[in-house]
Amino acid sequence: MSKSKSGKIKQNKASISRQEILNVAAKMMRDVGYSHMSLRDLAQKVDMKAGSLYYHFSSKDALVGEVMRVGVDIVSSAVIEELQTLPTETASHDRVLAAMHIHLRTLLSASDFSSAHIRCYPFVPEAVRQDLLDHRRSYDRIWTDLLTSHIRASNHKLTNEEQQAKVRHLRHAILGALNWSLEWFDEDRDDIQAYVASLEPLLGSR
Amino acid sequence: MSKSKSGKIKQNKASISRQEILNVAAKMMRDVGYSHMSLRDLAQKVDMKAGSLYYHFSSKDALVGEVMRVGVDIVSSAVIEELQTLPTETASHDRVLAAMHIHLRTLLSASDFSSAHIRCYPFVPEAVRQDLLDHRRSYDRIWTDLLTSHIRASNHKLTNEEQQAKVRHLRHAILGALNWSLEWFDEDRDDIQAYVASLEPLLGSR
DNA sequence: GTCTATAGCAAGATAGAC
DNA sequence: GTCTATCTTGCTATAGAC
Repeated sequence: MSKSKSGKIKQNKASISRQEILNVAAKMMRDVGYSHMSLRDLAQKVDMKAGSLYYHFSSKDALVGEVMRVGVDIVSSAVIEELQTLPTETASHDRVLAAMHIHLRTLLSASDFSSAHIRCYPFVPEAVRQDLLDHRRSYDRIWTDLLTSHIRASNHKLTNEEQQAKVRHLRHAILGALNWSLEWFDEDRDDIQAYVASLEPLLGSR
Repeated sequence: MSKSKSGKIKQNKASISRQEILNVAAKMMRDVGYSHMSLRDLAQKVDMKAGSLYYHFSSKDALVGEVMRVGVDIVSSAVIEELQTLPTETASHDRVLAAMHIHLRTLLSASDFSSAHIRCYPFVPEAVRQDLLDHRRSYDRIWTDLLTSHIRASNHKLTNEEQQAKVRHLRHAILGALNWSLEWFDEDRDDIQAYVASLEPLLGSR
C-alpha cells in the first residue's frame, strides 16, 4: 500500500514514481486529450519505458480515471475548505462569490488535474465516466446547496419546482462561465478577481 | 469543382457523398473526439471503404478542418441573419439577448458541426487551429461589436481600456455559459428561452 | 521497480484495378 | 467514384529477465 491508514503518503520509491506519472499524465491529458496521450510518450517524459507504467497502474483507463478523480477532488476540497474559513454569519451572496473565486483560482493556477478532467470528460470511455459519477455528484451538491441557500435568501415566493430550476440554471451558468476560462484566460493579462466580479450580477441584487 | 461560382451546391454524385461524409464526421467528432474518430469507422457509417474518403478529402485533418469551419460559419451566419431581422431601433440590450438565443438554439438543435468545433478545438493539431483563426475571429468580432455598443449605451464614463476589458470579460462569460450547455442541456427538460433569461442580469439593468 | 522484447491490433495513407 | 490490397507507423498490453 502506498498510503497509511491516516491518509498520509509514504514517500517510498513506488509512490514517488506513481505521483510523478500522475502529474505528467494530467498535463498531457489537458494538452492533447485522452486518445492522443500515448503511454510511450508519457513514459518517456518520466524517464521510463512504457511497460513499466503497468507496475503502477493496471491500464491506461485506470490511470486516466485516477487523474480525473484527483482533478475533481482537488477543486472540491479547496471550495469546502474555503467555505469553512468564512465567518458563520457570512451572507450566502458572499459565500457564492468566495466559492467562485476559489474554484477559478484552483482551476487556473493549481491544477492540471482539474483542467484535464474538464477537457477530457466528454471523450473518455463510458466506464471511466461511470467511476467518476460519485465524485462529480458530490461536487455538484456543494453548489446546489450553496445556491439553494442563496435563492431562498433573496426570493421567498417560489415553489419548490421553480426554485430547483432556478438553482440548476444558475449553477450551470456559473460553472460554465468559470470552466470555459480554460479556453481563454491568460494569467498575465486577466485578473481572477475582476472576472468573478463581472459574474456577480448573476446572483441578483445584494 | 463541387460548387458553382454563385456558391450554390451542385447535387452531383460527388457533392452528395462529400456532404454525407461531413455530416457523419461532425456527429462522430462531437461524440468521440478528434483522435478517436477513425476513418475506417466513418467510412463504414457512410457505406464506403476507408480509402474512398481520399477521393473527397486529402487527409483526415483536411476533413476535420472543414467540419470545424462549417461549424463556426453556421452559428456566425445564423446570428448575423437574426440581427438583421431586428428593427434598426432595437436597443443593444435586446440585440444581445437575441444573439444569445440564436447562438444557443443553433448550437443545441441545428448543428453537430458547431458542437464538434467547440468540443474538439482544444485538441486538434496546431495546423488545423491556424486554418480556423480567421473564421473564429470574425465570429468573435460580431460579439465584440455587439457588446461594445451595449457597454457604451449603458455606461459613459469608462476609458477605452476599461471598456475593452469589460467587453472581453462579458463576451467570455456569455459564450462560456452558452457553450457549456453542450455538457448538460436536455431539450426535453430545459428551455432555451428560460436559460437565456437567467443570463440576462449579466447585461446590467435595462 | 524497471527493463527488453514483442504480441496483437488499429490507425492514416497510397496504388492501381474496375 | 469506389474498391481491394497493402505499406508503414503507432498503440495498449503482456511475459519474463534483471
